[in-house]
Amino acid sequence: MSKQIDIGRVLANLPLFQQLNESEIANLAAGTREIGLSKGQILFQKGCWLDGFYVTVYGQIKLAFSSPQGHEKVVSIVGPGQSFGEAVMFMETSCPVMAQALEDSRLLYIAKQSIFTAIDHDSAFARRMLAGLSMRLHSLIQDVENYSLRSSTQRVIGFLLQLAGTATDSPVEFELPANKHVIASRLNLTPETLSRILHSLSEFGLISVRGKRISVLNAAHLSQFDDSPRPPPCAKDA
Amino acid sequence: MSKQIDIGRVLANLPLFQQLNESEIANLAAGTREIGLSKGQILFQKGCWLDGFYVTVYGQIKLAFSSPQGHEKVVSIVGPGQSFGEAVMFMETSCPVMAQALEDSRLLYIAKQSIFTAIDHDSAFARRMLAGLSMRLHSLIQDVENYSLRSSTQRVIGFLLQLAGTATDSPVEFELPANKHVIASRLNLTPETLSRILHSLSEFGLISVRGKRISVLNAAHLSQFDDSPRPPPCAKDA
DNA sequence: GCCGCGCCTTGATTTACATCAAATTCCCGA
DNA sequence: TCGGGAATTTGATGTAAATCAAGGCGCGGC
Repeated sequence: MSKQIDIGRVLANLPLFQQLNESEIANLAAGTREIGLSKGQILFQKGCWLDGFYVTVYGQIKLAFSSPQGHEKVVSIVGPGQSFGEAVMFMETSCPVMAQALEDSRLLYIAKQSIFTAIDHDSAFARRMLAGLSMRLHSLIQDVENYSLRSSTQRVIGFLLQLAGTATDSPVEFELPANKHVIASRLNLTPETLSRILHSLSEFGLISVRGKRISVLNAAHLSQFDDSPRPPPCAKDA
Repeated sequence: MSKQIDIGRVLANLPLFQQLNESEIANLAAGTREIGLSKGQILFQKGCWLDGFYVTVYGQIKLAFSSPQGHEKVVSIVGPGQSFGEAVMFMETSCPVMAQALEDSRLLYIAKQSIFTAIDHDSAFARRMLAGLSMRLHSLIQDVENYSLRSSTQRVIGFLLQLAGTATDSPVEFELPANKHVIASRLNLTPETLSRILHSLSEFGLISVRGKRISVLNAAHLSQFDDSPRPPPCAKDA
């Protein structure tokens, strides 16, 4: 009735599984369930045990943790084609974050067992899995770097440039992937601060903002933009 | 002359390689070099390309990045038996951090090629490698959680409790694994702040500090310690 | 249309932590 | 043992960003 998904086809198109042969894909598909989530629905809570991992087919999932004081911090916003939960699956631990749908979404849940079989069967697959985790690790390190030695303005700029893609000259327009409140949390700042920063960047003529639509008017200048206290050009060394 | 290391023996004792058989270990050993570093020496810079990964035999290595403004942030302090650089090896990227010896150290450098061979040979090894990376990922997530939703005091407490181990009742004494300046950076705070926090915790009778030697006097209370602004116990709800 | 309700913005104020500037102590080598 | 430089502590001050507190504005429902 409702659009059925050809699990095998979807799997085969994921970067991770591209090079598996038909029977391997079939095996994987056998251990895979489809999951539909409506906006706001929680997929799992922090502390849950996972026996597999998830791939987003469409929609958007946020991964976040929350402090005892009830504050929430978004770790990651995962979109179509991206996966999450592998790391938890490979360790025998409970999940350090919770997962919630930001919009109506459809996921695949791939059982640990079939992944292990695939690893046993194909060491190239194991390597791809390793590379995948490594990339995840790398981007977390980036996050740590951003949080610890860049100002909020710099973090916002980095985020915008990432969304704008590699194009560097002409104005690029795009849409924020979520509510400003979620974006703000992802960048480790409050909605108020995000708002002020976007405002200030557009006053500088570097971007323009209309709701969720943002244009990067001058990527080069934007990436150069320096919000650090201006050490007055001192003429004494000469 | 100087104490020679039996590379094979050291490798065989690493958790990662425990279950490999003799010939596999021999293979690995063939692709392994020994590296000596004296205190302060830099192993590699941010941006270097690695063709393998490192295991610390003894000594201590710090992994850090530095901002354009010259500030440095320590990501990790790695001690004997621990490894680093795997993630970079599995991706084809340059290293996001620099590595420097905190004290005279001895490392093993294991070539990518022999690891790949081991993976091809033994899928259980691949799984262990995956689990290892997953744990690394997990602890980075912890870091992100700590940085983003815990106060500096809470971060210090967490760190102390980690060092103190699982023992929860009796006073535990231990030594800080590095200069306070390095510890501070690891915890994302300045040496001054760290000093003040340690001072304040010992005023509360929770720990005692003498140089690098720290006693956790009351782990239970310490883990409970709350530095948030005290909402005065309000008697209105009754 | 026009109401109602989140989302976002804007402004005033607070605060946790950094920064700057001296002591003081530690540690190590001569 | 003594000196000297680095590590650490301590105090005074500054500040980026959070928090608190109203508004405005967009949008879907009626």
